[in-house]
Amino acid sequence: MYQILLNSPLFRGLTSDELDALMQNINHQIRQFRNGELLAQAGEGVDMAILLLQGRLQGEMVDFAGNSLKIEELDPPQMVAAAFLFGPQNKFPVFLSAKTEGRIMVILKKDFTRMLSLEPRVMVNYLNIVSAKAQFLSGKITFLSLKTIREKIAFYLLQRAKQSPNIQVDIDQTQTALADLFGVTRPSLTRSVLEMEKQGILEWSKEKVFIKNLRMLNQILGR
Amino acid sequence: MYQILLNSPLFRGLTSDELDALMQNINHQIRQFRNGELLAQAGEGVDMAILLLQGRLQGEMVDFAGNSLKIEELDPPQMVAAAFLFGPQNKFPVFLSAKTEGRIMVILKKDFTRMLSLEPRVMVNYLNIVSAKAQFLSGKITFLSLKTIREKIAFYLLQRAKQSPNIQVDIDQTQTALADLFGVTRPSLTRSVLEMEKQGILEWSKEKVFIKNLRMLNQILGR
DNA sequence: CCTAAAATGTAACAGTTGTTACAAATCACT
DNA sequence: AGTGATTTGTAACAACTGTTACATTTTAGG
Repeated sequence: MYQILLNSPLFRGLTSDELDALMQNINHQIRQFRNGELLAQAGEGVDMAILLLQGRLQGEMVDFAGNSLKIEELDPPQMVAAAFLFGPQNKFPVFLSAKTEGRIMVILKKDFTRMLSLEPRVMVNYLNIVSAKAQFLSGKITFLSLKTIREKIAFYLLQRAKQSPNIQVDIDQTQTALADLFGVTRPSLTRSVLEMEKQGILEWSKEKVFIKNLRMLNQILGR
Repeated sequence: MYQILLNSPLFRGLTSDELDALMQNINHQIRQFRNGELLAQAGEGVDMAILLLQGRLQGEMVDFAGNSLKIEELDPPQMVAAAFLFGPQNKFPVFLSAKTEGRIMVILKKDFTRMLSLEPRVMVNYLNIVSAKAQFLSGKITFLSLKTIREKIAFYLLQRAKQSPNIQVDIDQTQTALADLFGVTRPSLTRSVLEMEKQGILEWSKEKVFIKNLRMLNQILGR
């Protein structure tokens, strides 16, 4: 009945039978949605868990500035706004709209809470989801705190180089895409890259980077 | 026995007796620490919950750049690195050191997990703590995404004005302090404020701001 | 009321990034 | 191999913030 959910991070580790048994004890509801439908407005209160079963949703960041409004897409089976069901300010952070038609499962907060108590594995899964979100945001902040493009490049390369302690870093992306990821313009990124090449810090060819002077790269980040 | 913990967000809502009964079922340990002691290094794995009972701890952000390394202080009774006990990357995000002598309670992760299952109220409290963290970080990111100082001022004032929909906003802070909060230099902030005054958008006197043109203030954020 | 400290106003200049536009090189495909 | 699309190199200029230094005003305490 709920096979889709077995692959979701929230119910990971449960057998099909266990999930069925659990859901029989928990009030829930299936809702269809149409393409283009607006499921939730930013600022609206969150008083239920929403699990995407089928179709595709998109959340548009509440970007006042408008210029780089980021769109996050959501594929099943996944939970919507997992980090905003609890907490002091449980309001939707985004406008949630449908990109296709599909189905969601809705569980009221009090029933969701009961489910977590009933099944410790689901509780741990949920904790992992929310914590992952917090950790992701935390990492994003350290990155956003970097002021110059040089610093962003250095941070990015060093983080990648750490995983495979190599002088060569595969970035598997064009400079154009990377500029977008960094939130800077492409010519500005190129300018900084060329400057760093001129200074003998690195060599950028195609989608690979050779770090020629690790010391200087670290120095950019203040050691 | 654990009266200090009764005031902690984690055990909110429990009676003294309930807390005592709960802790008798959960393995835990009290540890003393000395002033200046390094309790955890950034990057070190987190496999236990740490509750500060007495004394004061400080976490120093892993700030490569060095220039604006932020220090977060922690007062009892509070949980340390609550959002990093679960999740895929459960490592300390900061260097944790003692500013005074004091005591912490240590609960291994598996015991902590069991505690959450045993007592739904503590589970909900913990979910609120972690979610609050995620929500705080989320808000911080929207703020960090604002590019110009004008935008930061506008966002800050509008957010404050929303709570008490008034033309006058009390900020209870000097420009110097605000500049620090915004992560910009004081002369730059002043420059932007004066510019906005000259344009008839607002009037800044002492620690109060009168919004003279709400439309223009919104326009700065792209409506 | 007076004075030292803190906060605010002001200005010139340097550094970094965005903007725009175009040239050159590379890639992907037929 | 040829060609259209994509990516990268380059440049001039505008916009914004940081830096530094100093003047002026306001605040807090005796």
